[in-house]
Amino acid sequence: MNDNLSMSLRGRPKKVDHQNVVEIAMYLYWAKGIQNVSLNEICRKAKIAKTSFYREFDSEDKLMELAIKMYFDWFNCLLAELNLEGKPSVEVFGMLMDLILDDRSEDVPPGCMLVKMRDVRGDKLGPKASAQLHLCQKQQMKLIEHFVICGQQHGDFTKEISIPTAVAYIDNQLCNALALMARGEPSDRIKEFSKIAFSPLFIQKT
Amino acid sequence: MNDNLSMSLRGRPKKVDHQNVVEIAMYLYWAKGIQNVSLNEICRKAKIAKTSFYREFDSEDKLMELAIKMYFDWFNCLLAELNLEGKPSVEVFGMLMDLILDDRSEDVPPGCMLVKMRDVRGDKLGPKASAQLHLCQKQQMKLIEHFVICGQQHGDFTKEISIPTAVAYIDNQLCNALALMARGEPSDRIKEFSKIAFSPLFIQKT
DNA sequence: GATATTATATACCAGTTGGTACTTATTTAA
DNA sequence: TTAAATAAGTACCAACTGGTATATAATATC
Repeated sequence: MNDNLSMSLRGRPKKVDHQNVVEIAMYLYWAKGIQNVSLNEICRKAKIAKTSFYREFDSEDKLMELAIKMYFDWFNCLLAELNLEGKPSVEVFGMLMDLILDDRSEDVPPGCMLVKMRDVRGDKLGPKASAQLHLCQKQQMKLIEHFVICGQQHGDFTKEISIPTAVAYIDNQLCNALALMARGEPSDRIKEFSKIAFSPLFIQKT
Repeated sequence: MNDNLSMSLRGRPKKVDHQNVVEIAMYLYWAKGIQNVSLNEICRKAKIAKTSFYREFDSEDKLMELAIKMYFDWFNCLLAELNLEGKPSVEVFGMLMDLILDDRSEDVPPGCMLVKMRDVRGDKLGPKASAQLHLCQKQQMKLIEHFVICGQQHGDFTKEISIPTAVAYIDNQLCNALALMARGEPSDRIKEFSKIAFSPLFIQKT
């Protein structure tokens, strides 16, 4: 229970499990959209009193920041397992799409938490949460850029579209696919779409 | 003031302007997203008491239904003015995109009200509003289907993609463009994207 | 003027939200 | 045993939500 190494020795031992609360918040945000989850609900689900929450985290904004970070770390772990480095472009983006659409354990909500947050009105997110969100999006774009450049060097990615445009386009289409996923569209249908949308980017080797 | 023809002659004359209230609601829903607008706010903006509202409309759900309908009628008017019938596919979908991205009077919110509603959680919309929304989406799809079939007959629209898939793909890309628009993306950028996304659909005549 | 009819305005309902004093419970150190 | 330290729980705050009962104001007919 006392997994916090920096805890003090004196005083009543705490029951609230920091990581567990963040995890519960993350799943709720992910499943329902961040603007549809109240702090009261999180406390109810995590079985802690609101006062306990405010002692552990300094604000709702902070919790959102941590939840976003946790999600992003999880996603990057999955990404790393794919070993995309050095693979041809078609395969890279195909595997990315598969990761998004198929390779999901049963208890993971559909869609992407970060994508769902894109259309949340600014005043609903605190400064910490939106800063974290921006950071994640930037890193995402960097990754896509990396694969675009690799693809161009390999010669299987078109050079008729400028790199920034191609990167933004891919990012947008991935987001779009995730939004469809969240809306309940069948993944076969989404794959058809992305096959069409990505087709102008790749150079088929004959 | 007394523009309602079916009004009774006796009793205190009403001040609430039915159409005006629906219009105000429509703009608020459109600009802020339907889930971010409260009935209280609408009454405040329309300068009517909530009791007056409930006399005129039977529920918030009903108001939403009327607002969606008003929006859809407005959009179809713009569409009719374009005279798309008989034009080549590239032009048809190009003009559609221009309508979405450019030809907007200054006081019209960005993006599409219906698109913004697509990701609203079901429990936020009443039965009447969601029925109206479904109806509008169906009609939208019918329209796109019409232009796809025309394009195939003209020979400038690919036949390598099945009609239902092509229709759904176009609908999705238009929605995507509108979502980007609502998010504040510059329209030049969005046009670049849609040019790429639509390119696999058209057959260039040489 | 009296009365029926209709519209508006005040004040409220129970529920929700994020956030916080204040009391109470549990632990360790002196 | 007592005091210090920390955490948890109760009960509250003001602001908001959709919705309503009731009183009041304004009109037409009689």
